[in-house]
Amino acid sequence: MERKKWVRNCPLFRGIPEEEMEILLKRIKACTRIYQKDEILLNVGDTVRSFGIVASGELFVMKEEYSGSTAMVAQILSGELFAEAFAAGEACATVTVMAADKTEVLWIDYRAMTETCPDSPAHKILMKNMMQILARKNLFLTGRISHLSRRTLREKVLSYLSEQALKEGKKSFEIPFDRQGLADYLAADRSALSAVLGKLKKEGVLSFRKNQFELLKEEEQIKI
Amino acid sequence: MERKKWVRNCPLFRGIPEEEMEILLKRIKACTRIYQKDEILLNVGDTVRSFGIVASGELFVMKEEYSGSTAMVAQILSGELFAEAFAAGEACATVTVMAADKTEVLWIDYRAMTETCPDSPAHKILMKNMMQILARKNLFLTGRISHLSRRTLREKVLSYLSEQALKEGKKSFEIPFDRQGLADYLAADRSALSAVLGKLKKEGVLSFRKNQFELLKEEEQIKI
DNA sequence: AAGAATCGGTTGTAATTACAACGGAGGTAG
DNA sequence: CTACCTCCGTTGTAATTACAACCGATTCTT
Repeated sequence: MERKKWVRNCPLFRGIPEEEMEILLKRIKACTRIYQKDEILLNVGDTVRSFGIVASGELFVMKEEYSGSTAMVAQILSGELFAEAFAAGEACATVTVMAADKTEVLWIDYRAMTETCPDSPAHKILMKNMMQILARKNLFLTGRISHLSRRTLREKVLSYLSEQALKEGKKSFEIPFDRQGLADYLAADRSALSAVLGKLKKEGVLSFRKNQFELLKEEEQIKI
Repeated sequence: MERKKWVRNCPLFRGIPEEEMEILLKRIKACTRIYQKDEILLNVGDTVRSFGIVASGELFVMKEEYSGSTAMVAQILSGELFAEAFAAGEACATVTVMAADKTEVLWIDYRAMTETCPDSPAHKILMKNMMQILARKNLFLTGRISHLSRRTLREKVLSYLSEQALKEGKKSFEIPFDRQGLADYLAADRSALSAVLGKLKKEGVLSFRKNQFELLKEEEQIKI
């Protein structure tokens, strides 16, 4: 029962009693496989009939640009899902998934999960969890788009920071990015971001030290 | 049985036999309501326990910027869902939904749909359809982000057009936007977009007339 | 402690874009 | 036909940003 450790903090299985897990996993044709570092789990164009959950290790999700180069667009940590949107959307993969380390993956057959699985309370919870995961990813993506849609970097930054302040409920809050991470999230150059942050600080709109930010002028948020 | 008309092309009910609809709708506590033009269906901050489907008419989804102004971020047409991500994600509304015309809406109680509803083949199809809708929206949002993440407008445009060409499988294809719509989608100024398109045409990278585009130089897509 | 690496701010320059304003093409209504 | 409207390309200017390069501070390693 190595499983308990990571299953417990896997959002897909939240609320499902431990004793029902074994039979549930069998019914949805779950199977584990271990991948070595740099091994490819999924290729662009692949038909996706299963989605995966990282049990241990780490995955990279990479997108091949039409320039030929590949960019890392996400990393999947323990307990997180991947390829679930392709499986549920009945779409081919548009990304490549690669093992960042030696990684154990639990694969779940999507059709088995949605169609052939007999009814049970555990299964109902599973389906609801799956929808919640898809929905929350939706909300996250929509939020990011609302920032990316701003015309200037200054507006992107303020849009993001205002949302964070709102989410925290305080004017002082911590962000989960370093500068490069925030620049990537906002699709901007790191040094340009630094310049904008410095300007906002000099104007007295906000203050920050490392990842700790504070919005100072309420009116400035309004006057964009 | 006015219902048939729009239920038939509603993705949420696709594959469910007509004769099972009535009992299914009762089980998920579906109820219709008619809204007059400009009436508010959902406000920012509302707790969302139901999601809706437009039976007839049209809705506007609006986001209040922290500037105080409101921007239209989507319109919901007949057969389409709204607020499903908030309901499934168990989140409060971050947008306002307003009737653009006199609009009939079918509300579905999310908890009834996922928990209290007894099992049936129709219900299984419903759940799968719901997941497919959420997943496809996910893919759509991810695609848009991949365009918005480009640093220059030229790259955004080529990223978008390349994806469209790939999707169509041809180098000549039609896009579903007018210029202003494409500019909004790419979060850019319309005249700037026109300028970039003109430059690309002059360089021989692509040709276009109205919404009909053609990518000409394969290498140019690569050399970005 | 020395060296290496990472992170973040600064500078300068060239390129890009936002923005406002204008005008022409094409469609529509009167 | 004329007036009007929408859509789209063009122009000019000011502002913004990407990009490269550099440097100081901090952290980590050995």
